Amino acid sequence: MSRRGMATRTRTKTHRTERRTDALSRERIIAAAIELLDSGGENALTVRALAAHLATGSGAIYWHVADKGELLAAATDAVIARAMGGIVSGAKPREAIRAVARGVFDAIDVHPWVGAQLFREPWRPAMLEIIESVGGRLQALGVPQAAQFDSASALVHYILGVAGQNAANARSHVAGMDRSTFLASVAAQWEELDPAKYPFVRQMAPQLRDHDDRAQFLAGVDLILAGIKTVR
Amino acid sequence: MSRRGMATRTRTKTHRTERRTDALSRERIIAAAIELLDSGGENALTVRALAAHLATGSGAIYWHVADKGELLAAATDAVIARAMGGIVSGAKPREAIRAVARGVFDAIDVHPWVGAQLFREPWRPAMLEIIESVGGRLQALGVPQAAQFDSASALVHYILGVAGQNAANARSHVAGMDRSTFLASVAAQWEELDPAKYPFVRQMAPQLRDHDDRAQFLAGVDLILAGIKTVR
DNA sequence: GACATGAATGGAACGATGTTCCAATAGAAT
DNA sequence: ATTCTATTGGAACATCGTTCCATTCATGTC
Repeated sequence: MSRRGMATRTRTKTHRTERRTDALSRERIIAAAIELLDSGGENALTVRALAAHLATGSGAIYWHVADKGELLAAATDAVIARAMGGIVSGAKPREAIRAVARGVFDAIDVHPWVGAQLFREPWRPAMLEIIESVGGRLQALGVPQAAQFDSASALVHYILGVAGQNAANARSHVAGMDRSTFLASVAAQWEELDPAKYPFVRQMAPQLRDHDDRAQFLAGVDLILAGIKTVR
Repeated sequence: MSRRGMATRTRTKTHRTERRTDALSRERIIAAAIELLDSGGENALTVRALAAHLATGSGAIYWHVADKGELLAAATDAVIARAMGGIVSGAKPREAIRAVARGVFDAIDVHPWVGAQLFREPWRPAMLEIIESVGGRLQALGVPQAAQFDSASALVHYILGVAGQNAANARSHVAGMDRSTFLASVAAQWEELDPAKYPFVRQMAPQLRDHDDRAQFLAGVDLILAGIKTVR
């Protein structure tokens, strides 16, 4: 736990949020962490780099934040909350669910490290936000009580799986390649597989080469929604 | 790359596979790594612990293996290949797909670190095995060409998502709690959420507390298969 | 059997990381 | 002005993955 977390939060009447303009704060630290993660990928976030970016020392950071894990979790929660907040909820439930899925996908597209973190620590505010956004609309869709839990679970786990895939792809991109050359190289590997052992994968190679991640992701959501409709 | 990988593999005529009974080998190293991972979780696999377990030094290990990443990937491939090999392929396609999914689930249940690794590095032999096993059966199911890629993608990403969830849960278990007390604590948190903001999650809390992971996983597979059937 | 050669070994050493510790400072309260 | 506490910055520690290298082992050659 951060030392600040243990200290009393109560202040005397003259409570001012900022002591000076350049004061360190949990919020500034999280914002700086997001900057580092966005620009340099997952292992660009080191305590030393963070301290340098904020012109301070590691000790000061650990006063506001318990450890690196909490920092990553907080950064992820912030990104997901922002993404979920932007969803317009007026539409029909089916469209709303697609909008939520699209929102998560796009957020992870911009911040790939979020995908890895969602995966590493589910059972966190960020995931709660997603479950609620999806599940609430399932109820509105008229999915019977008994099927709601499994249906929401299927959708959320699917979203989680795609999240992981995207994060992994982004790691490959950091290593130099851009998306299309990377996919082309994987497709090339697929095409050189033994036709006797991997007939299906070989057939999929050309489609892998020039498919649209986002469209395929949404196609999967539609597939699951179609499945859910059958038990309705 | 491991130094051994660079050295010539060719031997003179009298090629003996083993120089002495206690000789180190890539296979023995991978087996030892699996042991460490199974008994102590993901961060029990350190090069030092591995060296101690094998009664050797780190340098000897790096002669056979390029780096820790390759070691983890190889260990994962070994576990998944074993799991996929055990699938009886005689049954009807639908049952076969369920069997494959069940196989992956059970393998990750026994070796939770596999879930994390599958997630960290898709596009690897282990994932190929899964894609082929699932996709091949989709063709046998009669899914039209145009829908095969998206259908396989949906199933595999769903499996991947559950894999991640299981790995995350296992990490919590290493931290002391067993499954039921862990789920109970999460459910308790869910029940204390603001009913105005999280009505759905709150309602799901009791079902979370005593649901069966494996059954829910298979329910999700059935849901997706039902969705796939609608486009057939 | 002695020698030469290259494969294989084991452990010391390096650089980077997360975290802790603590002397020094800044701000608020009296 | 003084005291007290919150906060800071950076040195120090433990641990990790990896590299380096002197040494040992097994084998083919004479």
